[in-house]
Amino acid sequence: MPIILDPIDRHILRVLQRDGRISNVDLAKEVGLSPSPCLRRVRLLEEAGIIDRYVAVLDPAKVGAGLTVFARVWFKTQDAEVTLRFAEAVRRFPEVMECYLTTGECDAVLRIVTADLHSYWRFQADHLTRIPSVLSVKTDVPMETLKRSFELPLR
Amino acid sequence: MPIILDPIDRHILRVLQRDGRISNVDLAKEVGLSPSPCLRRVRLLEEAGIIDRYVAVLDPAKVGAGLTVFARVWFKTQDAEVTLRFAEAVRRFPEVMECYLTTGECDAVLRIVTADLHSYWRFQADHLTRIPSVLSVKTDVPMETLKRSFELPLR
DNA sequence: AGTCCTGCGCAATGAGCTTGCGAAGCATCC
DNA sequence: GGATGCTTCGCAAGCTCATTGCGCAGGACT
Repeated sequence: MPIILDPIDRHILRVLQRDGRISNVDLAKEVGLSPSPCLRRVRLLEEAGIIDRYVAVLDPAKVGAGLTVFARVWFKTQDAEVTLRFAEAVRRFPEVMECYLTTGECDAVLRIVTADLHSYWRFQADHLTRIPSVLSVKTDVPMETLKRSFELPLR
Repeated sequence: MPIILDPIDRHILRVLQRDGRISNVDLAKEVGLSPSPCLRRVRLLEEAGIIDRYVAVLDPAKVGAGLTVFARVWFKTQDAEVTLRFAEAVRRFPEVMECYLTTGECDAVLRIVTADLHSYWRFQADHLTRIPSVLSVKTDVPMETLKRSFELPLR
């Protein structure tokens, strides 16, 4: 059932994670195949769902999303109802890029993207803390980041 | 200096964040332009660095990266030396997808991707806690996630 | 050895990218 | 008020690239 990836497949995936818009002929050249079998492999990887989709990655600073904030959230209670309502609520805010419902010290970790610190505090006060499930929020503002979001390790 | 994005540009960016490999003619159709000015706008957005790059998004579960873990890290001391050494050290591990050096309760937040929980604990024991800068690590294992990593909010 | 099967390369067709050019809308300045 | 310059559009031609069908080579199994 799990598709077996040979070295060429992994090579293709590595290249496409770096450049999702490389032409098929260049991709074929890079992995040492002729264009047609290379394209066939890519199609198979797509149909198997191993390649989920292709996206453009924008520069956050240049589209008014220069600040990434981690918010740790504590719920009033920890039942499924409250948790689901929270997950549903954050889905409506485009600022919330990721929501992790955790089993650790806090109940949820949010990665939130806004233009700057001021708009973040406004978002937290106006929207985040007003979600009924939320008891309290603690904020981590990153200073420097390593971003490898788009390249999964292929070993 | 900051490039002004008109509604058509934002429309283009939204579409490309969903589908980075859409053909230019389809993109033009969707935003209500003819192919050539549409392609010209895309090229400008690329040259301005607003579109940073295009990538293929893989399904983590299907490439042996099924588990995402948040690790909060505390340093032994908080001077620049220790911090930089830590940032340098995590860079060598492909499992570390993101590293946020924070100013909040802990000193760093890592997003770590491994195949499963067992490989995570092995990674933490063998590599993470052996970085000289590291005093202690606390782990948040997410149960359910909202993933919007690739679509920045355009308002 | 013969047969099947998988995956390769080649070639032809067609779709899409790319560029140059002329026209239309709009603001500025005599 | 009309002319000029600037911007951005659409059209068309040329050319690259994607896509498909087909034949061939190498390995496995009988």
